[in-house]
Amino acid sequence: MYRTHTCGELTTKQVGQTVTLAGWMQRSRDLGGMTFIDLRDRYGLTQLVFNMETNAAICEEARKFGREFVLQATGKVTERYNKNLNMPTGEIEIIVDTIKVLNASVTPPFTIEDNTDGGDELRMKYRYLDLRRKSVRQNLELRHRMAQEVRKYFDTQGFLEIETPVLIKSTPEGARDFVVPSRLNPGQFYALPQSPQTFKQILMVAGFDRYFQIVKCFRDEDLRADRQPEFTQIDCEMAFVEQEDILQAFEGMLKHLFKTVKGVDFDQPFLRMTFEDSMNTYGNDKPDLRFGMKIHEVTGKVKGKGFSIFENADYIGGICAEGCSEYTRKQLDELTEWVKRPQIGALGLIYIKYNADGTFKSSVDKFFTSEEQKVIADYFQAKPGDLIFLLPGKKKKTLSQLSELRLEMGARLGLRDKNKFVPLWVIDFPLFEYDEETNRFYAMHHPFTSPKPEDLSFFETDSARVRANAYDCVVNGVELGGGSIRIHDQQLQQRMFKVLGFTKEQAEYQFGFLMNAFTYGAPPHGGIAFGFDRLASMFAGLDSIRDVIAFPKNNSGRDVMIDSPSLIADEQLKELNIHVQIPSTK
RNA sequence: GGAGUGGUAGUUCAGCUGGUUAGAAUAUCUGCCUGUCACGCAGAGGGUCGCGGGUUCGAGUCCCGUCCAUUCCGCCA
Repeated sequence: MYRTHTCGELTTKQVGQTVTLAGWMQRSRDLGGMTFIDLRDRYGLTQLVFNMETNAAICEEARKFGREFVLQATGKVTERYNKNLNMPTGEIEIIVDTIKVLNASVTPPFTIEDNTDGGDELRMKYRYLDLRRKSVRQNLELRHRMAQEVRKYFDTQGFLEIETPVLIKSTPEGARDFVVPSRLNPGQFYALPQSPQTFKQILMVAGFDRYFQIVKCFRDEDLRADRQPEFTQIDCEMAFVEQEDILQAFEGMLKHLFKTVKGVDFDQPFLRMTFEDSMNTYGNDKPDLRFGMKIHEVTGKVKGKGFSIFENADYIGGICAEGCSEYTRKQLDELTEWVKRPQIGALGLIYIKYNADGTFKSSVDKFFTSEEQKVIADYFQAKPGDLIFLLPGKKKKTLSQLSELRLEMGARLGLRDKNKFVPLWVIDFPLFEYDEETNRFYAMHHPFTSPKPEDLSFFETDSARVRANAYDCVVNGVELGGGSIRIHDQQLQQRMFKVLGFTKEQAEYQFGFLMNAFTYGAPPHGGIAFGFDRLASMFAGLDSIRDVIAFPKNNSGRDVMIDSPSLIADEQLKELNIHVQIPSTK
């Protein structure tokens, strides 16, 4: 037996017992006459003591151990007379009789501490060392807890967890597929699923009216702090339901998670907002509702004063930053530069200061009298002491710029509190999205999303206006999940494919199996999928999903620990009938 | 594909308008130390300043290219 206890469980209750612990040496403190070693395992730290006076041989041995040596120590649990109340086991220590080095370690490239000195790149290369750190370990423990609670909740609600295949079929719409060559079928490829979408719909046809799965999905797109090429979804589908049933079920799931894992209670139902309202008041489809600062359109209210920038703008909108009228010229210049960065792309920033004394000072004083500025300020319900920002331009682009400015001001004013959670359902998404480059409509969600019945009359004639039975779940400005009620009617599905520009043959080739299944009595159904990594990183209070993933990929999609992707042997390529042209740069 | 930021000791960073031998902290090693818990004290070793080119009497510093990392835009049904 390697150990009788873990390094986190001994207290004064076990004083007097002889125990054996095993773990890694966190650090040692050699005081000459005695040596202390902090022994670490997954459960905590326990102090080992060695004394020259009582056992010189073992003390000499102990002072030679290096960091991260794997040790097994046997000794008596003793109450300390210098207690360390900062650590859970700080009231006891082990007076060691025998110690064994189970394995030595070379010096780690960074310190295994809560606040490590290692940078991200190094931590990823030596992820197995990084994972020994308490903060990273706790993230994975949190993730485990969440996964358990998700399963518990769905189980009590009668959902079945059913695994769907990973080697599936490539579809050209949506994200790029990762593909896998088939040795048995030369020249043919599987694709890894971007989501189990078609399979879960087929499960509905098969009668499993409540399905869920915590499942890996794959998308070959560029990475971000919150986007990995392989990621985990909580994927669900239900039959004989309407939108309301699904929103209720998953609101329940989120509430259960928040309560059991975070101790957060939501006594009110989640807020709901249409896509259109969200775009017009927050400039995006995933508003952060932890703070107000709504966008107001003032196009009609500021035109006609001879300010050419306003006169030439399709849209003029703004936000009111409370209590910011004291902003200096320097701060305003800096914000102006901020919105002019290419990522935001504004041409400038117009401000109106509503000074605490009731006077006005703005960058458009030449064109607007104080009275006229007051009218604008009133429209924003601004109070003395507030600062209004205005941006003019094309409507869509300007709203997006205002959205960025709003989030930035919210952050600067400390209004985006990580411990506050404001969930929201965004509903009534458009069914289609028009792409200027390819001159065609794409499904905003996916081609199986059902339209709102009341919009069917202009389905073909004014497709851009058609709304979908689609919904997103947004918490604190992060899109955590989304889904839709699917089309279960074949005629409607054919109309959908037609608007999307699919020929009958293309639809048949790509989705024939699904269409075929639907001819055998598909029940009305719908579903939703949540980004589990994002949910976990939000619960952990992190901005990046990488630290809630045990082995994440870097920005270039590489796993720097195992150094993948990598070249494969010629024999492997030959067997797969693949000819590779290696880029000449390498 | 595009924009920003960064790359200097094992590690995290500093290094000003170009100027003698490139620093700090931490880690590592050696010595001292019997109640430490970020132990302390004294000392030592440790550098292709990412790589290539250019400007200059002189480049860690300026310019061009390139690679890597990271954040964002595009992209992500």
